[in-house]
Amino acid sequence: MLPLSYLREQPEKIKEGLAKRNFQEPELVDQLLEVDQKKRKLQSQLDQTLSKSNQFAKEIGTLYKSGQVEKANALKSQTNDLKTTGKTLQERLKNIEVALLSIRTQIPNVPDESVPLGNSENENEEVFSAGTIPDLGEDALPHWDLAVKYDLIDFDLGSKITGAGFPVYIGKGAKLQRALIQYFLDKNTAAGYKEFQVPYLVNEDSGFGTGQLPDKEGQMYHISEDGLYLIPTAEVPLTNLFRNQLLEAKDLPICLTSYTPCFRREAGSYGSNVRGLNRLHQFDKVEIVRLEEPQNSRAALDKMIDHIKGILEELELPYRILKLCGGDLGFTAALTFDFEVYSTAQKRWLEISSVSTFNSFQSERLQLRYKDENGKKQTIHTLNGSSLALPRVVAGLLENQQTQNGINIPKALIPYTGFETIK
RNA sequence: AGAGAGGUGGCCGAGUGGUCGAAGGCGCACGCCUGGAAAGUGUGUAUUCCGUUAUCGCGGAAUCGAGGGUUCGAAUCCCUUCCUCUCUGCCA
Repeated sequence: MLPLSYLREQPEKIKEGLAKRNFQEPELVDQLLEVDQKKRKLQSQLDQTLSKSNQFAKEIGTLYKSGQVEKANALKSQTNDLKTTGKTLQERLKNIEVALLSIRTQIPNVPDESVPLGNSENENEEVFSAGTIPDLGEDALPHWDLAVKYDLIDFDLGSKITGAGFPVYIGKGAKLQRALIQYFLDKNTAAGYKEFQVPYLVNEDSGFGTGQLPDKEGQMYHISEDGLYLIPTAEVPLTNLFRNQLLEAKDLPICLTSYTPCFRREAGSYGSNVRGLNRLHQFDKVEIVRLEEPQNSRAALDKMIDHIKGILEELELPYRILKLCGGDLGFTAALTFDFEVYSTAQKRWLEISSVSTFNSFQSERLQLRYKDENGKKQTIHTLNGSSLALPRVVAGLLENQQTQNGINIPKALIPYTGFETIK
C-alpha cells in the first residue's frame, strides 16, 4: 500500500498516476484522506482521555500509599467516566482504523513515470529483442507433442493422480527440470544473490505482506484447516523474511534467490492458451528478490534485467522484453518488464519472466524499513523477478531446438543435464 | 499428539499489582585518559502513532510473543492463541 505521508501530501499526483492504470475508483483517495483526518482527530481525543486517567491512576497510587483511602476512593469514582469514554473512543478508533486499512489496501501502486499508457497487453511496449527465430519448417511440433514423442512429460498421468495442470516429468524430462533449476540457482548466486530454501506454505500475514491477500485470494490454494496458503511464487516467503524489520543502510542491498514450486489455482483460465506447459497449477520457478535503498532501486531493476538477459542468451532462446503499460501492470507493481520467449512451433510469445519494482508499496505493508546514514527511518524498495520460470523455458527449448535428430540442449546446460540431445 | 517449563530492549538477564519503557551486565556510539592501543572511566543507546516545530527538540498515547479480560492502575492476575525448550508417543 501507498505510504500515508505520500497520500496526504500528493493526492492529486497519485490520482494522476492511478489514471494511467485505468483505476476506476480515484475517489478512494479522497475517502481515505477524509477517514485519515477523522482517525487523527479521534486519536488525539483518546490520547487526551487516557492521559487524564493515567494521571488519576498515579494520584490514586500515591494517596493509597500515604493512607488517604477516602480521597483515593473519591478519585476512583471520577475515573469511571473517563473509563467509559475511553472505551467508546477506543472502539470507534479501532473501527475507523479498520476502515482506513481497508480503503488503503484497495488502492493499487502508482505507476512509474515511464510507464506507457494503455489498456491491455496489446499496448505493452517492446523495448528489446535478441536471438534469432529458427526456421523449423511446417512439421515443427509444439512441445506437448514433443513431450509425448520423447517421453518427457506425461500430462495424463498428472491428471490421474491430481488433476489437470499438474504434469509429471519423466526421464530426461525430469532431468532437464533439475538441470535448469540448478543452472538458474548457480547463475543467480554467482551474480550475488544469496540462496535460500523456504517453506512452500505461508500464513495469512505473509500473504498480506506481499499483496496477494486480499486482492488475489481466489488465486491461491488455501489450507483452511491450518490457515495456510500454498505459495504462488517464492516472492512471498522470500520478501516476508523481512516483515517487521528495521534494517540499517549498511545491510542494503539484500539480494536473495530461491527455487520453489509455485501453486496457482488459475481460476477462470481456459482455451488453447493453457495447453501443455503454457499454464499450470504447479510449476517450478527460481526467483530473485532485492531490497534496496530508494535511490538505488531503479538501477537495481536494470541490473536484474541484464542478469536475465545473460541467462537467456546462454540458453540461446529468441526473446523480447516488454515494458508493461499502465493497464497491464499488476496491482502492487510500479514498473514491470516482461520477458517473453518465442515459441516457434506455437507461433507465439510466451512469458517466462516478469521483473518488477514495487517501490515502497510492499515494504509499507511489510513494515519493513531501514535507517539511513543519518539515522532517519525510510521505507525500503522491494524488487523481484523470475530467474527463471521453468515450464515455458522448457517449452521454448523443446520447440526451438528440435531437429530431425532430436532436441539439442544448449551448451551452457549440458554440464547440468549430462546429455547433449534428447532423442 | 500427551505432560511440564518458558517467551522481557541488539544480546544476556532482573522484575509477581502503583512513580517500570523497564535494574544490572554485554554489545554499540561519542568523550575523557594514553605517544598510540588495551584496560579504566563518563555520557548516551527501542519502536509505532498523534500533536507541536524551519531544525535540534518538546508534549501525549501505545508496545515486555500476539489478542482479549479483571482493576482507579497490569511486564506482573485471568482467558484464548502462536512460538521455543524438556520428557513421552509417532515418524521421514
